[in-house]
Amino acid sequence: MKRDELSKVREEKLNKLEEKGVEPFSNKFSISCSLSQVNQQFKEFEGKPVKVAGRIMSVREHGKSTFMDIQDKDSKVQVYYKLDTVGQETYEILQLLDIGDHIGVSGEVFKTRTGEITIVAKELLPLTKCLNPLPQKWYGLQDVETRYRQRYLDLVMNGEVKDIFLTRSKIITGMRSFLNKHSFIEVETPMMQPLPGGALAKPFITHHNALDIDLYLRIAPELYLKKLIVGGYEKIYELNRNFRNEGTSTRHNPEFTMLELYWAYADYEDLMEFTEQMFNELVKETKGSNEVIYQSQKISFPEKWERITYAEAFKKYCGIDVEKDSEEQIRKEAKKKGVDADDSFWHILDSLFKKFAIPNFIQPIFVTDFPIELSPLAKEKKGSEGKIVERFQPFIGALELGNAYTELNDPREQEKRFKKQTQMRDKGDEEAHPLDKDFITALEYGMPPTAGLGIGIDRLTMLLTDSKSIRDVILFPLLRPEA
RNA sequence: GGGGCAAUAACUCAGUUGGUAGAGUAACGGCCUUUUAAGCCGUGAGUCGGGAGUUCGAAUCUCCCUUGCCCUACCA
Repeated sequence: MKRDELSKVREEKLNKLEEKGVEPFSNKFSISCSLSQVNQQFKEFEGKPVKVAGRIMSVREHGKSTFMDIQDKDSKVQVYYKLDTVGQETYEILQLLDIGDHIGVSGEVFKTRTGEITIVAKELLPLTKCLNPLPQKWYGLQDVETRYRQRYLDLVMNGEVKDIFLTRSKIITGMRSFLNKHSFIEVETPMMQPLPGGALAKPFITHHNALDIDLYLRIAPELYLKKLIVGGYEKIYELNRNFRNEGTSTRHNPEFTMLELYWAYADYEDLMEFTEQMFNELVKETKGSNEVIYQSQKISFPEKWERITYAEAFKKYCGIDVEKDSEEQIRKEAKKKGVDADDSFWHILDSLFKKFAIPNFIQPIFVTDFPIELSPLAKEKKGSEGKIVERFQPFIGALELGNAYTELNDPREQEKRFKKQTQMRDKGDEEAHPLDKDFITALEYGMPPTAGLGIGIDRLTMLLTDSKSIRDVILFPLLRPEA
């Protein structure tokens, strides 16, 4: 049957309800308890009157009596009504109910002889009519495209999807309370920026009419947050969206949620410990243990995570000595390994690392001490002769979950780095960091020694919900509009 | 951007070597007052993603397009 024919049937029922004086879209229905309360505290509720509400998920008619399952935010209860108790007139009205309708039920709690917790209805009224047929109950909604485009249907039909976003909420709440507990202050900085900075990525561009200026959706809040450290805050964080004008993949959505925190008088070593603590606590809170299964792999969160330097990882997984091997040698090796050798040298290194090293980082690990060329905002490591920065990235389940470093606070050095980036930009590197004079000025006023950390909330949620694709942890992932 | 796979009823899916489209669920009608993937009897339901081609004949073969998924590239 065509969709509109099915909807027409429902519209006719709606009309009949109105004819009978029943409002098919109510303003209010006060419940006395939730369905999970009825289920969990059955003994206290047994034989007592309750008022509950929910969406009809299935109906079993038996002539002069009817069973239906109703579902609310997190639970399901059977409702039962019979001709005897509701009367002929009401029973006829109830024939006009459909799967998908929201109803309010007043009745008494009991158990059927098969042991099912049930509410026998004294009064039962439609709260909201559902005009479109719901997907079928047994197989739920499988079609991936419909699940993303009409996420509400996915949530109605697939309970485990609701759980994923519940976990996401727990992660964000848990993170905020962890940070607040450690005296961090939540701040908000511009999402629309005249100059996009703080990361190496392509921005979205937009326009402000009154000022007649182009603005960029932020690729990161980093530079603004550091200005606040200059201003005298010592522990701050921002937990919100970033936007990057890039392709999508199972690990990338153009808008994604990031935690960034800055901590004055700390360095990246302090932050590694802080990150361990925060992750370990979040895992415990959301999973109830210090273990997670991600894509069939068991991941344990020890008190102290493994650490490996970028150079060590290169040696171990790519067979390349980044400190000693010449650029020519490395390019040759890259070509042998199937990595595009025409790219700029640092991109080749990055590609090699992603292809050969990252897949091995299943258990929690910090990769530390990156080459300076890949990190224009990080402070150089003492004694590294300007080659290496104090930076780390946490990896778990082969997912890159964040990025952190001791912040570069020398305005002269920062300007030099920006100029180098500008040269790369002139050579066609669209992602090179633009020179931000305002930021340099801020640094000239003096930013205390500071460490900064960014955590990808979406990827962390993937890890803790065993999701393969980032689209499964974003309620409305970006899709091409339907033709 | 490149490659692979997919799209059939509202939902979940079958559909053989090319021969005029099928099931279950949902819907509608009937029977049924403790069922639970209720059951039984009956009815209706389709631009086979879109377009072109090959053919006497296309859901099926070819090409183009659309959308999605996976891989890859780009991207911390």
